[in-house]
Amino acid sequence: MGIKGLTKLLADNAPKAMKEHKFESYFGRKIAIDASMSIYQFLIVVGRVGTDTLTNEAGEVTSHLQGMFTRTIRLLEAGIKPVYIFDGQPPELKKQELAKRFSKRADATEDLSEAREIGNKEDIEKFSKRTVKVTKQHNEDCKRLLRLMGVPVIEAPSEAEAQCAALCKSGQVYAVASEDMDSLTFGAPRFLRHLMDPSSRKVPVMEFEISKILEELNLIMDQFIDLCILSGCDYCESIRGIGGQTALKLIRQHGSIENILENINKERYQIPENWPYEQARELFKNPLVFSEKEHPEIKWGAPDEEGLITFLVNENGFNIDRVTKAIEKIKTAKNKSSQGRLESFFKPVANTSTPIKRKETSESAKETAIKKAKAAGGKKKK
DNA sequence: ACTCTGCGTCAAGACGCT
DNA sequence: TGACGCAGAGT
DNA sequence: AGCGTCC
Repeated sequence: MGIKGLTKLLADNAPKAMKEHKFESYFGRKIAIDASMSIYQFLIVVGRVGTDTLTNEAGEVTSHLQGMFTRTIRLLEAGIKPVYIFDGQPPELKKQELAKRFSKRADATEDLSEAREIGNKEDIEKFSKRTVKVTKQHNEDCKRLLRLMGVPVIEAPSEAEAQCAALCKSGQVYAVASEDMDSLTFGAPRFLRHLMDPSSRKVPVMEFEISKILEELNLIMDQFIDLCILSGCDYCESIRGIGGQTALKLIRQHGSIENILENINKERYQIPENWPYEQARELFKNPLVFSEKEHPEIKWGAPDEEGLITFLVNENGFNIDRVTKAIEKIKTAKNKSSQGRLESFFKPVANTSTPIKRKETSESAKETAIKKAKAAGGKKKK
């Protein structure tokens, strides 16, 4: 789930910390990606018609392989060096959240069988998407695929997002690409959204720099973490009646959750019983991750052509011509970008970024006008 | 007037042929 | 699941 | 751009 409303909060309060970049500008960059997130999306959408998905002869789902394969090739062709991070054991505090998701899936399963009885095709598709779960097998399949492609894989001890952030902090990757905003809470210095959206064509890549966010919000990292906890995270409840805006105001005013708790009206705001905000804070601040020496070296190698044919064609029913062509693409892409990023080549045009602008389309013109009026109307920042 | 909440809704990949 | 729009209620 | 296909 990430952090509730953080995108909007940052768009409203730290717009300069977000920059639009071209997909192409990441040529030669090493990028960490949370694998489970991607797999989940693939399972939901790739080749799905009703409850049907892509499958091999044994009837096992192959949508995640198709999705992972083509997406990774797309990244490689763009000169991007992806490293995929897989989830380990979730922290204790997340169990509640996971239980919630589990029960939602159970509800969806009931809705699905009901829809099946009635025979409503749209409902069947809708509910079947909600029952999707990434299994151990899906993860293992994708690890095997990526290794065969010569793409590095890291198995995180706990949260993948936390490991991604750690790789970025230590300079092993340039940025973390995810749709999950808690990468920022984990302190990823540079964070990309929409890197793999139906592409650079529709939505530009949005790049966040944590240092700029802190600067613009006028907070230190510890305070930003507290802000995220108050806004609503996966690890604990938040305080009913306090959303992003109020949380930001309170943090600016009091500096920490402790001080806020001492100063707010507890009649008005019900503080959850035994609220484990300190543990949540610790999970963001010092998450369980592998250091550079504890995980395998991050290396991009040549694809194992035979292995790919065996796995994809023989075991999973992929079309051999497509796979062969795809392997050629991988080889070409790797040769092209094997020298790495030529800084001299890119420097003059490195900043293709432009500060984000508020949309001025006809639909949103009204909203923008209101916002401008608001800003002009005496909302002063210190 | 502003904010939070809760409701529904929608869509969520990538490719190539036409 | 999240993002967005809209209704409603609380401050 | 729209639409069917990938397995």
